[in-house]
Amino acid sequence: MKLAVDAVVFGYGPSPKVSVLLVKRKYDPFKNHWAIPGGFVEEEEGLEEAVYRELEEETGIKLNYLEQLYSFGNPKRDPRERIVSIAYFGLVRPDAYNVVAATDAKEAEWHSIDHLPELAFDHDTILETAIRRLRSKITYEPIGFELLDETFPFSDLENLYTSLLGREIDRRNFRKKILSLGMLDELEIKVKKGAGRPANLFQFNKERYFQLKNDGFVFEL
Amino acid sequence: MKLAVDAVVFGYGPSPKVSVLLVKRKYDPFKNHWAIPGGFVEEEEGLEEAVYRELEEETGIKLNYLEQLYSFGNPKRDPRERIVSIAYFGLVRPDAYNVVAATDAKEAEWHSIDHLPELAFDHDTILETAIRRLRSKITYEPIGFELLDETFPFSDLENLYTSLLGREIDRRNFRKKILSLGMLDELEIKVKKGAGRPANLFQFNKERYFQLKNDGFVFEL
DNA sequence: AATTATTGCGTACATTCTACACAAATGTAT
DNA sequence: ATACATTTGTGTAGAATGTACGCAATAATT
Repeated sequence: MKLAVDAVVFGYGPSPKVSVLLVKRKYDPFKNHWAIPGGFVEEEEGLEEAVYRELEEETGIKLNYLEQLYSFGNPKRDPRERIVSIAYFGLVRPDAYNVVAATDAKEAEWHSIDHLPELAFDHDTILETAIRRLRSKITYEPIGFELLDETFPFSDLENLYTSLLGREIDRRNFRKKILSLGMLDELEIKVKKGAGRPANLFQFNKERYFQLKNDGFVFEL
Repeated sequence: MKLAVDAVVFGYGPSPKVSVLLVKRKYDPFKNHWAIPGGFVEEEEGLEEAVYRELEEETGIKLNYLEQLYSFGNPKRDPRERIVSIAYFGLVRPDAYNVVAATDAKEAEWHSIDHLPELAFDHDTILETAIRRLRSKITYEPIGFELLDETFPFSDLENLYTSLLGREIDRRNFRKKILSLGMLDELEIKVKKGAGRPANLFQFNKERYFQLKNDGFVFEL
């Protein structure tokens, strides 16, 4: 019996869509199919350590956030032999897009979660599980910020949420709600992008969030 | 590298306390320490299958609810060799108490989660994770009912929640809230226990819950 | 200078949450 | 039998929160 880790890595962009990092398999089984990056855990290696190593090797990417997702152990999930996989769930900021593009010749690509190709093994199930987790988790933990640049206009956050939740959000109420939580610092910087009034930049204050959390506060939308 | 499963099994009772099923280890390492029941996954066996088998072997208990909790893979968690454990989380109804007592000579016992003994390996961490999960999960999924008898007076449910959440709940508001969700059937049966007005029995209607869930309803306290 | 696009803010109303009081139906002590 | 303690069942007022909007401010575009 072998043990592997797989990592579902989400990014936000380049269009205002959430996408996931996939690699093209070079060998059988499922040669030339897209798959979630991952690999076997080495004997003396921690699980997260293995995730970071495999991601570095296969895609050159560095994660901004990582958490364990679920373990998949169906005896037949790999046609060759019994492989149990512990799946992880990672987030990167938009600048990671260029990193992947720069990683020479590696067959790693971003795919919008709305148009996914066929995947190897049971990776469709894993990815589905990850998407569900991301969708629900952004409503009770402030992980959405990990997908944005360190400073961002409010509209970016709003677009991320509408895109992920798949429904319209009232821009004004959403803003009030988020700001009332008191986890965002408003910067004195404005950005102009195309037409319209310039937007103020905001920054997620992680320390402040942990303070609040310790005081029994719960993030919730 | 070996793969194991461990199962944190919760019950509600016999006193109005949530308790967990532990087994006493017969061999080293951690001989005579209490531990979470579990064991190695066999080559052709599914993960949940392994959980059910081990629980049957070690405690004779049959679960009412089971879900995967988390996987623990610290390379040093077992002093002998590398063992990765996939932990599960199970619930049983009160009648399971007698079952365990009847299972001959096996060293399985219920322990209140408020007074836990020292545990083998990293089982304290696993148990802590499980308790956190149980505490939070009863507020957004109707799994509390899986710890009660099929039919129960409302006060049982209330006591379960106060005990788990560790804070007072207003009895009247709690009742209104739960009943407004429309997942409980009120039976025409009353039970008297000691002093006080006899209580009506209720029953969780699981089908109705799934219907509601499909219509976008979300359980939430 | 008018038009369009985007940001920022406020207000009225509906819904939900919270605190609290009292009646009904039983057992228990005298 | 009567008074009292105990538990269950129901309602109501005010506070807090959520929801649906309207409109001004600041930019690019025509």
